[in-house]
Amino acid sequence: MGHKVRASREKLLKAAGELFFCEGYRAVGVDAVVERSGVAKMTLYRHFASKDDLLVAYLQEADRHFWNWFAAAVAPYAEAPQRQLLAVFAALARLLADPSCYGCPFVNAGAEFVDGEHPVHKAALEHKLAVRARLCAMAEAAGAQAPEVLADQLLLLMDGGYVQARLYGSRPSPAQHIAEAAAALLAAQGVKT
Amino acid sequence: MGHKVRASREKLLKAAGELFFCEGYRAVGVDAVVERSGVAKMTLYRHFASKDDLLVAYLQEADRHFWNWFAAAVAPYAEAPQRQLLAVFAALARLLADPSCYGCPFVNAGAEFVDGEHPVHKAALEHKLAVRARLCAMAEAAGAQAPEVLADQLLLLMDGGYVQARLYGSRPSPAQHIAEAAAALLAAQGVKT
DNA sequence: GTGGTACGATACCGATCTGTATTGTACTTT
DNA sequence: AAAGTACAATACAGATCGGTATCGTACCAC
Repeated sequence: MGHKVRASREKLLKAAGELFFCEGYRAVGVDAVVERSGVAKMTLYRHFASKDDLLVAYLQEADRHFWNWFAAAVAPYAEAPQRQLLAVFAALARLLADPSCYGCPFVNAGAEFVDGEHPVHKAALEHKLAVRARLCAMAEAAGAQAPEVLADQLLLLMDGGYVQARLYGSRPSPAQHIAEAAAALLAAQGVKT
Repeated sequence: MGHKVRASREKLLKAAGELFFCEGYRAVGVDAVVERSGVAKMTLYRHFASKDDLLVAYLQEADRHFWNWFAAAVAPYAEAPQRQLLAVFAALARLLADPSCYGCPFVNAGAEFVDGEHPVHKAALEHKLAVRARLCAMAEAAGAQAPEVLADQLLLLMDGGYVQARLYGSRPSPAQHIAEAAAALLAAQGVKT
């Protein structure tokens, strides 16, 4: 055992990711995930205790995916935090310009699961707190006058971009100007670019 | 007739607003709306053809409410568009600091209804387009170098603030720094404040 | 007062939801 | 070769969903 069990699990997570991200969490039933994944329904419940469990597992995967993307965006500018911050928002602008962009799994999760005690809400909040902390550390390294303030402001831009991308579909959204906005906020915080 | 019929309708819209806004659109069933409104279920369907119809009607009401709020925010600074823009984001910061803030009905609607042909999605997009147009007109009147760019950037801040407010519940969210961010974006666009 | 109507109450319909029970089979480990 | 297991397939349970049908009643205009 140990390799076959992963195959079903990953097929389920793949299908869950596509469906939940594109169509919404509550809008997609477990039957749809089962059908798309090609596994049996009982197999889903052997790997995940409930639909909520599957949602949390998907968000954990999305979290890993996000940080991989983030690392790739900042990699070319090691030791130059101000450039790294700009690079994140340049990459984000490219991401959001893709017509097949469905926003941010965590923003969407926050919209659908309002109860702060719900595990899906908690997962979304934790992710955003981690992003906030990371941006804050980069802002501090870049010499921002108030790193926490700058990090918060950048986070507003980021989440606003995700929202707009999901709303606008294929037409050009306000997110196309997100990189210049980030640069302006950096400049206002005394960060030389 | 004409006054009693409105009473039921408005009770329904009030209950719908509270429930849909606080708990989500798909998470709240028509039975919950009926129970909270205190009217009979058939009365709901005599006023609204379907749940989607009720959702759209609620969003129309939320749209009116938004523009009333907007007008009140900018009213003290007529003929001073740059001050009006700042005032909108100052009012927004107050709104988002309220622990009982559940974000933006239209942002939430965009997250839950992804299909661009769905009437709820359309209503959300139309609202955001109207806000964008209004911000653009104000940015132009304020003398921004690129009014459309500034409007888009401000819209990103605004929607990001709504998202964060819904995620953070009662603890201080990144949205507390939204007003300074708006001021920085205005300054970067050559708008004197 | 009489007819029309907006409403409350309740029971109901078919569909869909999450989650389970059952049975048979292919593969893996020892 | 035997035992254990991860799986497919299917049927099903119980709840909830959006929406309807029915009947009784209070109120309204004429």
